[in-house]
Amino acid sequence: MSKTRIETPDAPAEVEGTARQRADTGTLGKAISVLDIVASASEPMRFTDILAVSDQPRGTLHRQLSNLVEEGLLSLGRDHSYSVGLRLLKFAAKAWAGNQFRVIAEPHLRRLHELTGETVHLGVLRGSEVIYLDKVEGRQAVRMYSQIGNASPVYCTGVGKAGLSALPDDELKAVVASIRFRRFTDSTIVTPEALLAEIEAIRSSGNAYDREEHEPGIRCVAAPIHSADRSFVGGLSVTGPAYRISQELLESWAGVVRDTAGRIMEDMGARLGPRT
Amino acid sequence: MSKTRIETPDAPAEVEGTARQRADTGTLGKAISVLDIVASASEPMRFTDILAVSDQPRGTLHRQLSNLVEEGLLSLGRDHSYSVGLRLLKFAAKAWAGNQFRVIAEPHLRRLHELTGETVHLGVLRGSEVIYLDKVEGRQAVRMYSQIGNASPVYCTGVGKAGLSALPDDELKAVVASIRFRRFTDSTIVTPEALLAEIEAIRSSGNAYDREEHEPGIRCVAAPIHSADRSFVGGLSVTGPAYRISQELLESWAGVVRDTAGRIMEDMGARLGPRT
DNA sequence: AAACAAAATTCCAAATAATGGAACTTAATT
DNA sequence: AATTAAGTTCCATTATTTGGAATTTTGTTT
Repeated sequence: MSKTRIETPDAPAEVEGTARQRADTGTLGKAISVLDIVASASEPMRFTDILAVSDQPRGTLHRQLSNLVEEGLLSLGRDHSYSVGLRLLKFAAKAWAGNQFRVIAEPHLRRLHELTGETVHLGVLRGSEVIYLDKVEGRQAVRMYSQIGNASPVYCTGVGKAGLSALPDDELKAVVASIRFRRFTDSTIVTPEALLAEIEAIRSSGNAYDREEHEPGIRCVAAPIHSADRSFVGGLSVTGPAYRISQELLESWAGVVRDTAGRIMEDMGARLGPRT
Repeated sequence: MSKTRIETPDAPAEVEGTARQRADTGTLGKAISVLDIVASASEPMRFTDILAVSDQPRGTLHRQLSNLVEEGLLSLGRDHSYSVGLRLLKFAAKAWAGNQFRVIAEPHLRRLHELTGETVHLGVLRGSEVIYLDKVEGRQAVRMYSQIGNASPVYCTGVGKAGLSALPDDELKAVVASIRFRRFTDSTIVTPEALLAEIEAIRSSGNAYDREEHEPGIRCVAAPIHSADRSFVGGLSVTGPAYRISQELLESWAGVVRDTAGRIMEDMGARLGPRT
């Protein structure tokens, strides 16, 4: 049975704007699902808040939360609000450092940054979200890691749309059907039809654009990346402020972004293909 | 029942040098315990490797691993090796961004960095490990986040020993008893007695030192930090290379490190004490 | 290329842990 | 002080995990 299918398009109220993954298979799945609710919320949730969006009975949910707290995956504040636990930092540090795709892509991201002078992102598709895996930017002492691990909707980011364009049709349709669209700016794509049309355009041109669809004043060009067996599907992008980056300039980078994506895929094939 | 107690000092072979947390309570606990094994390993583990260190029967372990993979907490390479899954990045990004202690401490860390010119760390105790929560360093374009989330042994780091000194005696004894000592350098503390003596010294002076006990050529001064209710116990440190930082220079910073720790604790009391 | 060995995966009756409705306790509000 | 809402505990029922052994797949040797 395919595990990449989606269900219950009539899911209950969402925490944020992002569709929630449904995979309540087994005890672990339910627990992680609860963890995800807390992690997706924009502000701290208390027991009743979680009860409202999770479809679990009181007693059950309470025990699940207690277990998560006991394991350090959640922490319970004195005001009864739950927040994501610090134990996850350790796991994530390992996930990041050990990720082969990131390691392979890194030098290419760096080169692309030198070529364009703008911020370069690497992201991976995860359901209807894109998770940022790496970021290379200028000297700005911005706290870089603040972006890494951030989850954004697929349908309004360059990396997200690029990734979608690399999916086989059935998976694409499944993902698109699971999206709960939310308008972020005037240009945000808010219908499945428009999104599918856009994906078609990306497939023929090889590039995706974010035309201030997620944040006003922010634009990017992106290109899809996927491993041979599609265990990794994502993309990379060059992002910049609209006042500095015209649509023309952005389009002039399209080729080099595609090329970089191509080289990363070559490296993946070379380093991951012949089994280690 | 106290949940901060440790058990089975005669635990089976460890993955690395760090003692493994034991809290196999419930299905979730066992699953996370397996996740922790993979996350603590220095190199990718295959099924049999994990089977050897987990005390689970084949069938059970296999299903647990499958569940973790299904949830995106682990990923299974084509060479049958398990690695930590990218889904954890999203959770960790939230845990980091939303952590109140980190947010409160941040400006203080910055100031301490400006005062000393050396790298400043903030870490939190988690069992017998210290997890780094934040890091402020110079202009070096070092990938900062490579350090954040990293777990190190309590007994050979400044932050770790500082944190230990802030624990009540019973908890301290419990943690120390759970440590599986491993020698990293000539100066590494390798006995419970020596460690307890050192903690006593830290308690009276207010400062902990790492005298090249974890990595040769790396020294630091640290001071303990804890929230009023001890839900947060950790420390902060100023770290530098031995060739540049003499023990005397390090000791000259002891006062300002203590003061910074004190101010952070004041802020915590002010901002977290009166319930939000 | 066939045979062998080792590792990974599947199976299912028995054992165990999760479930969920309702009762209860604690905190917040009038 | 009384009232209401939020959070927590309880326990017989139900569903899930367990784990030993059999099976399949993968990798190595002849």
